[in-house]
Amino acid sequence: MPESVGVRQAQAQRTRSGVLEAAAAVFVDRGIQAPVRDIAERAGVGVGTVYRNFPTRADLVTAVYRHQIDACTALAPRLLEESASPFTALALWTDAFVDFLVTKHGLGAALGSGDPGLENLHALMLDTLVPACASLLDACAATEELRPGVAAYTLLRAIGNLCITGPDYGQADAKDMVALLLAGCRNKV
Amino acid sequence: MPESVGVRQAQAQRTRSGVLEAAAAVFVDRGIQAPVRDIAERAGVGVGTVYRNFPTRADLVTAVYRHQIDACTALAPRLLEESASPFTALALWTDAFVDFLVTKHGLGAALGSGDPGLENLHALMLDTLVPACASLLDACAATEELRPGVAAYTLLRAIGNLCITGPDYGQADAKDMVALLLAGCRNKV
Amino acid sequence: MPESVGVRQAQAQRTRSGVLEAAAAVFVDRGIQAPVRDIAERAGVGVGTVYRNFPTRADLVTAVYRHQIDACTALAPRLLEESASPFTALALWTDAFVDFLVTKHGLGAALGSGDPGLENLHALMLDTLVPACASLLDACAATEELRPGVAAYTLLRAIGNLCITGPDYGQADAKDMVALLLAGCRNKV
Amino acid sequence: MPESVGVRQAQAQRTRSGVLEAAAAVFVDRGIQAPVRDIAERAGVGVGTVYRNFPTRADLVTAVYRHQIDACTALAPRLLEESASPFTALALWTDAFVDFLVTKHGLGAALGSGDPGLENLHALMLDTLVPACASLLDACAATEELRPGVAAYTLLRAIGNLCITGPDYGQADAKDMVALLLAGCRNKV
DNA sequence: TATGAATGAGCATTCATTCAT
DNA sequence: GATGAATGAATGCTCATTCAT
Repeated sequence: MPESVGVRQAQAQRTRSGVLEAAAAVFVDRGIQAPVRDIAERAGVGVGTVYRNFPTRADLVTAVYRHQIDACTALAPRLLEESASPFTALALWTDAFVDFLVTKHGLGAALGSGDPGLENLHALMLDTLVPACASLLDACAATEELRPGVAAYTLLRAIGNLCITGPDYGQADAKDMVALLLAGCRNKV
Repeated sequence: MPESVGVRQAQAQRTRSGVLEAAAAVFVDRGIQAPVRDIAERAGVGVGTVYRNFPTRADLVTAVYRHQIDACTALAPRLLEESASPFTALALWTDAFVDFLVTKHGLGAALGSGDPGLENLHALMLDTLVPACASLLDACAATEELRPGVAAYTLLRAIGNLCITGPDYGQADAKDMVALLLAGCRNKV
Repeated sequence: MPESVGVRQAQAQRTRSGVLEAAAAVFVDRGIQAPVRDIAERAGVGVGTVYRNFPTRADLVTAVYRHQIDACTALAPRLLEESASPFTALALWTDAFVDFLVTKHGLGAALGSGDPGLENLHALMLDTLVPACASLLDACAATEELRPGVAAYTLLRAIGNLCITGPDYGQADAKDMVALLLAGCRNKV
Repeated sequence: MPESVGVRQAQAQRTRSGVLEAAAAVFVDRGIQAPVRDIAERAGVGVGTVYRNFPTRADLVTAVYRHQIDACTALAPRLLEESASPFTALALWTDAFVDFLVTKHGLGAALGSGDPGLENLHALMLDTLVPACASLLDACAATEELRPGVAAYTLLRAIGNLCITGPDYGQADAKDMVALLLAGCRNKV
């Protein structure tokens, strides 16, 4: 009976999505270290369900952010193509990245932390975001718009750190600071 | 017996200092979240003694870093006086601040985190570091070396965040990024 | 449609056998306490199927060992008939029993444990193995080869216990010890 | 204040003893795998106290049985001295060992299990009981009372196994079976 | 019948915090 | 003041068991 199986799978998928949403919400509220129980409760499922879908916390964290990370990655080539100059593309891409980071409370910290068990997320960053950023930096370097010696990885980490917000240092501040950092990267013409 | 009272007080003071030193060491090794017991053990005292002297972890954290924060604060006017330009003073002061932050494992994160219970430390920063930094920024503004609109508090937070190091993003990287940020703050002449 | 019913029943029977084989294998590898899920996985079925066929773990354990227990039981009269003396028959039968026990990781312990929920297995032992063993003991008693007062049930339990192997006490040791026990049962002639 | 310290230490010692007694009782009732909480509850202390005194379950198990194991060990030379023959000494010692084992529900199983984490207990057995038993076996061998080839370790494991009692296989049965095993070890004269 | 997703009780373990001495 | 034993809440994680499809 492929139909009932499909129904069940669909239900399972919905459950999984529910957990992801709940996790995202809880991460925003209480950080990435929030108790699994809280996530389960928020999702209206048992803890076992969370563990079934995401055996480790890192799996959960990675899954929560994967979509946005992928979207961010995909944005780079498009911006490069559409923008007047590579540096403009870099700035726009950085804006998008910051938007993403400041929305996801705790991800900046997560990316920055050496927390073992978050290698997944780290790897994801290395595998997708770093190359995306590097392509922009390379393009900038080609037009000599960019001060040499800026590594993609380091820049991403720095931006990630700058996006760790809190009371009195909000999203607007983070954006400003990232903008300053980028300005510092620009070659004086 | 005023004398024995003095002796007792001196002993108590030594105990307190011992705890502070131990806490500083443990914070470096294992971060600000290290178990109180570890600190007590390192200090060679009972946990009760730690709690007596520093009822909350925030008290302990604040006390540990107060000296360095104060030293950093005191540095500002001196640098302003001795340096060729206000911006140079700002750069030197920033260097010192970064040195302080990257040495203290976890303090950057602590400053950046909205962790309630660290308001003490936050207040200390507001009360001493922010004015010190502001005085440098003001001096820079006066000579138009500085892009306007850079708030002392926000800048300090940004620097604090940039100094959250980890594997693959070390102290040298943090210094580089802070330098870029400062460069971005400079007015294009 | 009697035919399709037959087909379905045959399929069900095959499923049941598959679970039994898987359970036997898993019991050997990881002991009688192995997670039900592991057994289901090994059998290539869902956990629900395991539970449908064997509502309790005891049912499963009993079913797994029933064949061998029955075979062991059936061996007794044959050995009695073929052997030179009843004691020889007893020794041979004991050998077979030990072979069975040491091969089945954990069964000795299961037999020996007072684990409620294994009454099934216990009952099976009482109903079949004990009479089989008793027939051999009776025959030995008749020829005065056996020290009187050795109860079949007690002897079986003792042998079962001696067959609880582990590191540094392997199957060979178990066999040796059982042999010594039997020697101790023999009447000094 | 050495006095109040002494008082506190005495209290701590009492607590520790209480935990040991509770653990012994719980082990008898529910086996060595009983939940730590149950032990704590039985002892009237918090779980933390159990963990403070016995960081691992193995520590607890070992401590529970250490006294009796030591007593048993010390008995060997005395019996050897006082008994008419080495074999008599062996028999008496074995009796004492069995008395010990059958009283401590679960220890036999513990000794026999390959449970990692019980290496402590195992080591204790290797270090003290095995030599004690070996001394008796050597003495027996010297008088040719003993069938050669019986290793102390194996014999102890066998006795341990035989002392795994349960419903329908009680302490008396265990003693009988051990006696038979010993009889089987004796040289036919 | 078979499936396997979901549930949640159960257990181990850590650690902040209190308080009698 | 100093001590550190005791407490127990909090949390991670496993796995037996149920039940809708």
